[in-house]
Amino acid sequence: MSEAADAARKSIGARRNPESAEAILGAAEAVLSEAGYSGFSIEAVARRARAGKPTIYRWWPSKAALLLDVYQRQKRVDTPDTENLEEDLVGFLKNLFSHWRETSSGSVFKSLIAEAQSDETAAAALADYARGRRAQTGQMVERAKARGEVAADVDAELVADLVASFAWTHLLTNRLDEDEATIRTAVRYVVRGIALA
Amino acid sequence: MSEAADAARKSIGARRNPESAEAILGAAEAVLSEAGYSGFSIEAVARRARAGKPTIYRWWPSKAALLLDVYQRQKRVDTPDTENLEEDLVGFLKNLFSHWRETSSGSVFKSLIAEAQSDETAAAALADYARGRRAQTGQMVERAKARGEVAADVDAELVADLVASFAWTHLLTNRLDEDEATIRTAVRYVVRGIALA
Amino acid sequence: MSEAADAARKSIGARRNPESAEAILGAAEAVLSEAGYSGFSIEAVARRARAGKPTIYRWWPSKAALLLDVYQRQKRVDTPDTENLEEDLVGFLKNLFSHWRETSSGSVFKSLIAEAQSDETAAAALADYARGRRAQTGQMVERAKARGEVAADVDAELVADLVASFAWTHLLTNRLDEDEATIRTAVRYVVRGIALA
Amino acid sequence: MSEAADAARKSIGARRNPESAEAILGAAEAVLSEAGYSGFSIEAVARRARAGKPTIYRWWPSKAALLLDVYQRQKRVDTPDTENLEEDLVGFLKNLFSHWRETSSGSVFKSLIAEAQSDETAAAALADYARGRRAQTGQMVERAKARGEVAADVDAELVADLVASFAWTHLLTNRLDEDEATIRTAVRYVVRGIALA
DNA sequence: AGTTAACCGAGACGGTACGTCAAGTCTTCGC
DNA sequence: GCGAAGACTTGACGTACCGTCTCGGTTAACT
Repeated sequence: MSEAADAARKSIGARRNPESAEAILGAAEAVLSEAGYSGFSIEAVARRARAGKPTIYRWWPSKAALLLDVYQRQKRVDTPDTENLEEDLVGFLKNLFSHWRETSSGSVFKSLIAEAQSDETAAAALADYARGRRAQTGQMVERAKARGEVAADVDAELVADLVASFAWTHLLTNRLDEDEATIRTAVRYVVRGIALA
Repeated sequence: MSEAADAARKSIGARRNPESAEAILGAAEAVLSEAGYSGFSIEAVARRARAGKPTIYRWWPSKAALLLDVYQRQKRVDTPDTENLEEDLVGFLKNLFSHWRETSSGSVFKSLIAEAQSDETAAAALADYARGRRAQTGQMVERAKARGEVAADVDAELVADLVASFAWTHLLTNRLDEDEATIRTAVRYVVRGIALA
Repeated sequence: MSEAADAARKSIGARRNPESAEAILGAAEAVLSEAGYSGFSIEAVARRARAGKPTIYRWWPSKAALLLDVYQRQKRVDTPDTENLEEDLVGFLKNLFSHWRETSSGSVFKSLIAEAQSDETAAAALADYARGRRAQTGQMVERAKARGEVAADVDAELVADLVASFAWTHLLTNRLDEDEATIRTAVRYVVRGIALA
Repeated sequence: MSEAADAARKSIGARRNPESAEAILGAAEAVLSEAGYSGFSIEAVARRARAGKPTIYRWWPSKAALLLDVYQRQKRVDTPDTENLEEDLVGFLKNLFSHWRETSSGSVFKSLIAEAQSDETAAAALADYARGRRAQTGQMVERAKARGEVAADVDAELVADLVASFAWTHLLTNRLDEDEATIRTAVRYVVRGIALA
């Protein structure tokens, strides 16, 4: 897609060159999807983007920061609203799995998790991100509470945590091809467990 | 514990020297728990074990293989049997969390997961291992089925998957200090969801 | 002499650091004269010069290239001009022998010859160098021709070859302590052989 | 030629197994002529000879000793006797050059010289060998003295040194293809220089 | 005749060096 | 005055040999 420009980019004076930033993020994504996490290095990204390493380091202090930006630049999976919690959660997981499978997002996110195991700041950023996602996912449960599908004292974020954990683990162990029936069964176990009366 | 012997180890003939193997695994564990995954290099392990790098590469073709051996050398968490599924699962998770927290196992396993994201063989080994653990954990559910606590058509491994995913994710995001109440609540959501009638 | 600077050298921007080059050549010379050819390794030079191996490899593709540079950095022996061929050649050999004996040049040149036996590029470089030296040495003979000391059809380079061969062989077999009388006798055999009438 | 036997050699009791010695020397020669000095390692020889490394080290304390044995096992170039010094020396050099060119002797001898630059014992052995060869070559000059071709006070070994140096240098700089005319010219310069009256 | 001793192949051992790759820092030059 | 770019030091990578060691087995020579 947004490959490196043919001609060498020059400085545009004393301010950030948005072409460079774009080229770097694009190159990072491309490198990641072509060579995987093991081939993902600042050097490789710089080569691919026809940029100097310091240019990358100036704007992204670590590999983790770059990964995070790449991940966040990609379209988000949104949470469905079908007026039924089971359908919402199954839909969400199906969308998430296929999004991870079919775009480079899966690779990017896996890499981010891996990176977080050796980089403190990546760990913090990932924790923040995950917290936010749990809150967002939890809203599906909150809506179900409001509809009376689910007991009022249910910890929505904890439910979101269960669901997200299931997704993460499948991503990390290359099981994104799980069929819908299995996903639905897993979701149902949880939804029944929190259902009202 | 089993640090490198004071005197230099020599060859014991044309066969593997178990002292060296032991020293290397011990050194790997020590390096990992002291310097973390980011400081874990074959060089560092060799230095620590007073072993030559080729000796390590002879027996462990990759960092992943070494990590796997280190993890498997450590004592396992076993699955309780309290005649009650909720207690079994809560006990299992509590044991697992404290084992991961209090020994170096947590670091080792996190590192293994991270490594699996860049190493194909590590990924396969990890997948195998996880499959085995799901089966083992699933037996708690099977026993509950036999006792009539749980519906007969429940997919025991899927339940184990949910539980293990919860554990993995907490490990990977440094949330092993989750209190018992939260763990119990999460377990209860699932156990209720599969309870008979 | 020009040892590595006390403080660590830093980059001086996107161009070759002459201090590093100097430190590396100096270190190479020092290592060679202290540990000999057998102790001469890129690693040792890098350690001594407080330089990174990649810095050495960036500028000298092989051990041979480094050796050649070290040799050429050293002061040259020049060819005397005494209006008498025998004196010229004896003087040249005496100077050369004492130069090889008293500086590290001898070691360096021996190493270069040794290296050329296992390195193609070193062999080529050495051949080039030797050809150049023969031409230069041959000028002493050409001058003698012009003076009428020597027959006009004498192959000056071949004479230079004989003289240089004598020197090389003495260097390679540690016979640089040959006394002047012997050198003079050897030279005289050749000079008489090409004398006019 | 005498390649390794098909079946594994066994010990023949508490004494040196000549089959092994033969196989090792043969393998050394083969490795040298196929891979050159740079590929010549004790490991490679052991592999090729299907021998254990200690068997080699037991009988040859260094690479140099092995090289020397290999060289001495090969047929020698002998000194012609044509009743004419120029013809003798030209014949000798022609034979030597073609022997070095057409058998592996050239490689072997070059390697030996190279090895002598980093190995003290090889240097000593080579010096001894060279001294012996000078004496032998000098006999051609002695015979010429006896015939009255050459002045009585000529230093025969020094003449031999000049001739041998010429040969060594051509070997070391890959100039063994020198044509006969050039060889003859060089020889003539020296022979004339020592001729009687 | 039984024991001993040295040889044999094999291959693991702790090391050193190889040549390469990437990390993160630094400085100069161009816009 | 900032951005771009490449050189810098550092350190790890995985491999090849080094020379030493111990093994299990074999055979000849010495009790």
